[in-house]
Amino acid sequence: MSLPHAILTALLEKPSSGLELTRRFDKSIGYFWSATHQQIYRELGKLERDGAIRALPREQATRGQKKEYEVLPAGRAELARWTAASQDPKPLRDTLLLRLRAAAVVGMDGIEADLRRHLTLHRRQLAEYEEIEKRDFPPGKDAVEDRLRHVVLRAGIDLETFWTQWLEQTLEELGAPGA
Amino acid sequence: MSLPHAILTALLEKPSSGLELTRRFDKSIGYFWSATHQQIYRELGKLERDGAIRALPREQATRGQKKEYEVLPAGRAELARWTAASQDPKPLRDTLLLRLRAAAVVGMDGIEADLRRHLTLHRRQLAEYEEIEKRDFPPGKDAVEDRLRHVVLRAGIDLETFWTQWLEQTLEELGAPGA
DNA sequence: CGGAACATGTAACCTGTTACATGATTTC
DNA sequence: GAAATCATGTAACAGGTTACATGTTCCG
Repeated sequence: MSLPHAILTALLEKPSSGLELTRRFDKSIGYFWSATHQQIYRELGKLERDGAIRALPREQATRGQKKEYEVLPAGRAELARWTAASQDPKPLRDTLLLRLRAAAVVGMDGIEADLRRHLTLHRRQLAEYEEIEKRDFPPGKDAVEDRLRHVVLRAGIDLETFWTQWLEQTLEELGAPGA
Repeated sequence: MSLPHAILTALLEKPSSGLELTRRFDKSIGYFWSATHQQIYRELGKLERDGAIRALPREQATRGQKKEYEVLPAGRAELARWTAASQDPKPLRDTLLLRLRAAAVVGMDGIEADLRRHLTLHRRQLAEYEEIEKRDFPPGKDAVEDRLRHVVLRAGIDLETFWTQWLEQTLEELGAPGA
């Protein structure tokens, strides 16, 4: 039950159409909550039926015609409720770790190359986040909203840092130093 | 498509019944791939139909009667194939980060308490992992299989370390130092 | 006017979650 | 023999993924 809340957050930041939302989910929001356009349209329909959002009035909107949404008071209230509600952290679920555990049983053939590939990808992602940090959070900005967005980005940076370091150590430990 | 492979790995480590698997998923395997007993029984049925595993022969097994499974060659081959195959890392999907982003829009009311609660939970999990490391991986054990299982546990430890540190920094940054 | 890019959707499927059902074995 | 626990399952639903369908606008 998080996608609707992700969408409400995005729409509060800026009213948008389905495709605009999709693009924003491919960028900033998608860094911690990804979604495809099919999910987004499906959810926009539900949110509209539930009275959480409404389509900005324009001439008859048919298929293929842009449709912008904005959040209604009920939607904002629901988002505030959800944000404050206590939630348990989800247990980790990671394929790469599972594959390493499997490799202890069926052998490591072929997995090293993919570890190196992941290292490259995580390094790239880390560099991207650091660019964003430099651009969007220069020292000094410290309104509460900025600090909140900054700690979220920090989580992304620290996580990517963890993965790159862990992959480097793992490759070394398994006798195959990374690129 | 990871649950069947998690089950195959577990069964190769030790042939088991559905309930035994469930218990193991609540412990070691569940640290990086969780599953409920309903998922496990459903998947065991599928794997058996596909010829990847078979029930160890015992007298007629009816409902309520224990049923042990072992992996067949086809299942082992499929696991080896899957382990070696290249897979992309899944994008991050974290509710707590999403809630912080939402808090930048609807306000932080009530979220601080949950951040502190998460900090407690992550500290506890970290302590548990460190216990396991001390018990199962004393210095000196270095067969390849042990090293593989150790790096997986290391990932768990480092991830929990990341979360505790990030939560401490975040609570401080938001003007509310952690417990 | 034809093709690319924009824009919204449908349908089928797979995985995971929640609630419930049922039988077998042990223990008091 | 009743209750607790062990053990295997069914059903309904929610959320995410993949493939496909359809209409609109812009540009050469």
